[in-house]
Parts: sequence; structure tokens; C-alpha cells
Amino acid sequence: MAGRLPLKPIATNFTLKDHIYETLRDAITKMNIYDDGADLRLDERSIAEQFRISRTPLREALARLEKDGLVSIAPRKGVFVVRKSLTEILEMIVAWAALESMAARLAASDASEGEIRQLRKHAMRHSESSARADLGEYSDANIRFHQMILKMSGRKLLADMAEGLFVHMHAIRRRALGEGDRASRSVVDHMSIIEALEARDPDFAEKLVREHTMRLHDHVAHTWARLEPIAESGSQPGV
Amino acid sequence: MAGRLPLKPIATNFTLKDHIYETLRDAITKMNIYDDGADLRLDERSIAEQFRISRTPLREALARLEKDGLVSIAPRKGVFVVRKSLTEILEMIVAWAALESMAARLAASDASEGEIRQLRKHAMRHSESSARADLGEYSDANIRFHQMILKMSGRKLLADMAEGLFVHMHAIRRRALGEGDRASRSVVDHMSIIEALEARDPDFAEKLVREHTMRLHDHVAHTWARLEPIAESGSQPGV
DNA sequence: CTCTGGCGTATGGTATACCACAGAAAACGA
DNA sequence: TCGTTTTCTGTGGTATACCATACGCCAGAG
Repeated sequence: MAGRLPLKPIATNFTLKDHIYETLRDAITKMNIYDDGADLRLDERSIAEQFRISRTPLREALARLEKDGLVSIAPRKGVFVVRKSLTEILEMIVAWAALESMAARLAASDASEGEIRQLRKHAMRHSESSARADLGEYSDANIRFHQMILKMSGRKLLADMAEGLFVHMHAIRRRALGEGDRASRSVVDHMSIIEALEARDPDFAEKLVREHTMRLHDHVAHTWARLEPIAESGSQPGV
Repeated sequence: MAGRLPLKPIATNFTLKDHIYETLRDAITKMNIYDDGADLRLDERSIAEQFRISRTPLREALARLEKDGLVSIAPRKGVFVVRKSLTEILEMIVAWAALESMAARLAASDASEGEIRQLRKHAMRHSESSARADLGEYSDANIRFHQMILKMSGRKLLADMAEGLFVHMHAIRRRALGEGDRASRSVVDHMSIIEALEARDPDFAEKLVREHTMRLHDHVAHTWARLEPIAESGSQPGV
């Protein structure tokens, strides 16, 4: 039976459903959804068997994933990993820009000196990875940078909502970074943002963050417009 | 294939779980959570019996409600309707301000003349209800106004995310409107916003919307700070 | 050979039974 | 009487069985 696995110290408030949820979420975000039109299907029974659990907690995890927008559950049809359309991706970037620019505004007035100093330290430590073209590492550091700004706003909700968006965009960010000189441009932008925060200039900090993120938006809009027209049909299984 | 007839996309995707979810969500949002410290507990079995269904679809509905932040599920302890703390309410207003100010920015550049005209018409039609002190009606019209701006951005995600916040705030808005001259002040603010949109001034529209919403934020922060210190214990079911 | 209609299978939806833990009440000892 | 331990009950967590439907397959008619 499944009760013996050494994986779980069974700490309080840790349930199977939560474990499955996180595991599946990570797996889905890591899988490259946009490669081809294959195996987006998730089979409840086989997954349950794979995890050595019953379908019940698995289904609850799937329900949560559906609310996250990561999967789509079609009654009597199946569970499918959602392939975001270009439009949806762009809208996520816009929403992200909205949340983070507000966070930057608040951080400029509310964040402590120590936090800002930490942000600068982080940015400088990882700036070289962009020069080394170590895009994998820089992409992670990049996301961390933005998460730090969200956190520095002191509003947990902003960070949480943005996190929900980030989940969809790990792959997208990493891909976009490698195109053109976006990585090095990103480093410059980050420094400007830090300076605005240090100057305690809410309006400027907000503007810089917004424009920084919207640059990714425009880049994706222009670069991928014709590369992935197929993605547009994501929500219409008609054809 | 039967792709032509507009016959039946209806009953197919309607499951018990969806029905229960919507019903419970409406019930929870309508119930006045902040009256006293009573009956925030939801009993799975009794609710299931009440709906004449089994616990399984009910639990999936509860899982979704948990993701919405409307209820909190404590393993082996119980399901509780979440009483938002003052801090959380304020953060929701901030997030809302972030989303809608971005929406206003986009609306100023992207919305059609017709949409803006409709917005003005809506605002003028309902402005008198604030003078009549018909706060119930004006509160609804007020929310509609903001939803229209969100929609005018052309970004569905912005509207959806904001909607998720509104669900938590129907009661709060209505209450805040009745305090001071907030209703009449609101009318003035709305007119300024419309003018900024008509002038196609993204920066100004964003600023006005943000400040308008943040005024509610500050009002709630100052007025309710001592009125509801109990609300601060919302995330701690200890008492 | 093609088309049609019934049937079988696979899959998600639902119901139900059982389990493990939390918390309170009761029983016991000091 | 008070403190500790035990048990008992109620709750959510999990497993399993069954149901209804979507879809493919194949037989049979034309």
C-alpha cells in the first residue's frame, strides 16, 4: 500500500493532494508544451498509478491546476495541459506589468534601505551571467529580481498574484531572453530600476518597471506573431 | 462533422461540481462574514446532504473555493469561510488599483470611441443615484463602471483577475460608499477619468484611476483601523 | 467499396466505505 | 479538587466501486 513510502515525514498540514499538486505543477511548467501537438493529455488513472495513490486526491490536485489555468478538464473527454495562445501570453505579461509596476511604486516609498541594498547586490552578482550567455542561470536570477521587487512592496498579495502568472511563463521568459540582446538590455533596465528605488522615486520606479516588462511584451508580440500562429487555436478544439 | 448547427454546447459541460461551486460562492459572498465570530465553519457532510449529493463533487468545489481564497481548508480540522483581515482587504484594493490603472492606460489608447461614449453614458445615467443616496444602486453602478474600464482595455485577463478581487469586496465597497461624502466624490472622480480617456491620455488616465482607487484604500485604512481590530486575526483560526 | 448504425471500451463523474488524526470529554490517580 | 491519561467521537483524507457518456471499431447493408 501507499502508506509506507519514506518520502513523507507526514508533517502536519501536509496532504497527498498538496504534494501531488505541486509535483504536477512543476512537471507541467517544466514540460515544453509548445513543441508539437502531442501528448497534452493527462490520464487520471495512469497518473494515479504512477504516484501510487488513488484518483481522489489526484482529481483534487487537477481541479486546482484547472483553476490555475494550467490544465483544462473536459467532462467525459479528458484532462489536457493548456497551451496558452499568444494573446493569452501577452495578456499575462500585461497583468504582470501592472502588478509589478505597482509593487515598484510601493517599494520606492515603503521598502527598507536594507532591502534595496540586497536587491542591488543580487542584480550585480548575477549581471555577469548574462554576459557569459549563461541564459539558464540568468533567467532564474532575472525572475528572482522581479520577485524581490514584488516582495519589497510589502504586499504579499501582489507577489502571490504575480507568482501565479510566472508559473505560466518560465518557458516563455527563458526563450525570449535568448533572442537578440535582450539579456544585456535587461541588465541595464534593472540598474535603472534600482536607482529609482534608491532615489525613492515612486513614479519613476513604476514607469521603469512597467516599460521594462512591456518591452518583453512588445518583443514577444512582434517576434512570435508569425512563429506560432497555431497557438492561437489553443482554446478551440474544433478543427 | 456536426460543426454547423448551433444546437447543443449546453448541458454537456455542466457538472455537479460546477453547480455546487457557483452556488456556494454566491452564498458565501452574500453572507455577512464580519458580523460576529459565528458559524464560519462549513461541514462537508451536512452540506452534501443539503445539496443531496455526495461529498466528492462537493470537495472539489471546496477546493476551488479555497483557491479563490474564500474558504480555508485545515486538514483534519475543518473548512472555514475566510474572514479577510484588514491588511488583506487593503492589499486587495492595491492589487485592484494596479490592474485597473493599467487597464485605464490601455483603454486610453485602445478603446473605441463608442466604448468611451458608452462609459460616459453609463456614468451620467447613474450619477444621480448617488445624489439620491440610493447607495445600493449606486454601488452596483459603481462596480459596473470599473468593470467597463477593465473590459475596455481589451485584455480579458485583467478583467478576470479584477473580478476575482471584486468577489471579496462587494460588502466592503457598499459599506465604504456610505461613509462621508465618498459617493459624490466618486462621481467627480469618474468624470475626470472619462475625460482623460476621451483625451486619449494614457498616463493621466492611469494616474486618475490609481488615485481614485487608492483613495478608497486610504479611507478604509484610516476609518476601519480601530473599528475592526478583530479582523486582523482572520488567518488565525485559533480563537 | 462505402456508408451507416449498433456495440464495446476507455475516461471522467459520482457515490460510498473506510482510515487517521484532532479535540473534547470522561475516567482515573494523586 | 486538580492534573493527567485514556477513550470516544466527529472531521476531513483516501481508497474503491460503479455510472454515464464520448468515441472508435466493426459488421452488415446498399
